[in-house]
Amino acid sequence: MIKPVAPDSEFTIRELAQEFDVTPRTLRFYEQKGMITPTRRGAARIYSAADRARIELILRGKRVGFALDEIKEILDLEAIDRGGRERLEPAIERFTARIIVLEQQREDVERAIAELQAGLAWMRERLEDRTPSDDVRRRARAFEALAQARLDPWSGAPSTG
Amino acid sequence: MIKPVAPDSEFTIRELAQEFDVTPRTLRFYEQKGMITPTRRGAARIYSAADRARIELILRGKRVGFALDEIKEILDLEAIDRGGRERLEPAIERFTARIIVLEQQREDVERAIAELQAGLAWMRERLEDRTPSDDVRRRARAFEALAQARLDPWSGAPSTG
DNA sequence: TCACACACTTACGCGAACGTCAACGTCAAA
DNA sequence: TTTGACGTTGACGTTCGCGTAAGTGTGTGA
Repeated sequence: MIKPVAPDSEFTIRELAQEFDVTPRTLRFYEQKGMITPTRRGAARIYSAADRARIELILRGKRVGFALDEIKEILDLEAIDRGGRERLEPAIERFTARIIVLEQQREDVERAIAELQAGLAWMRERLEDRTPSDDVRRRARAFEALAQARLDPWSGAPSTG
Repeated sequence: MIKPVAPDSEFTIRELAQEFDVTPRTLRFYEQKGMITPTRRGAARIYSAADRARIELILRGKRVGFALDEIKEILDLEAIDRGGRERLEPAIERFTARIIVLEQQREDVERAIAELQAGLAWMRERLEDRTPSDDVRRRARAFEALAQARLDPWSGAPSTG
């Protein structure tokens, strides 16, 4: 969890880079793409709490597979909002489509977790020098099928043509 | 949902490409990386049901953010499995680490969905030419903060330095 | 005043994951 | 036999998301 901060906080590029575990270069890159617009003190960038919130959203967006341009569009909701019906309606459609993708993705993530856990169970049993139990085999059914894809051409039927 | 198929099914590259909505080039690329090994009829690739299952896993892996090399490692569980303790133990750690990332990601996805839905509600109210209701505003709090990040330097305090 | 840390801009580089030719083979239908 | 759809193998091109210098301030403590 990211700690909340006072709304009038200010940050240097290095502070935020460290907090979010990215490089300063990354933050400058996002700025160059127009995703954040920190103010300046001289030439140095000063980030506000709102900038910080944007960065948080950018990184979360990335983690769930949004491209930077897509994240930018979300960040620019304000601009869309001021753009009237013509911009609003297609944006609503894109957002809706995105939500559908994300719901698919949530399912994907859950299946991936299940698959990795099945693989883990398999490996752990192997660590104990015994062949996986029936229970584990059942849960790792997917891996067995995959393994066969590799083994078949070598150990399988000598002539198929 | 992907339809299940008979275990002795065979597919051409185009069939699978269409089914999974990728180009043939993509499947050849995965093969070149050693992730699938379809048999040949002459020079033409013939994909088995197991190959198909592998492709399914590859694409799901991609959707949740795995790099192809990581997916390959998962697919090669069999090889790891035959590699003895030295390969098994680090693999177990990597799998475990991955699961943790995925669980974080599941949370990210849920928050992203919530945020997009809040944004949608906001936009829909705007479509009806009224300023968002308090309820929507509350749920779209994140967007308000983000909007401010943009508006502050223009409409905000005239002198802050 | 010097050194040093840290910032800035500009610009080229890079790996991943394919796209896109180009040039060719193959098989069935007309 | 020609046409056309579909397949093959290189090999180079492209986009994304930064990394990595190179060269230049800017401020701060010894």
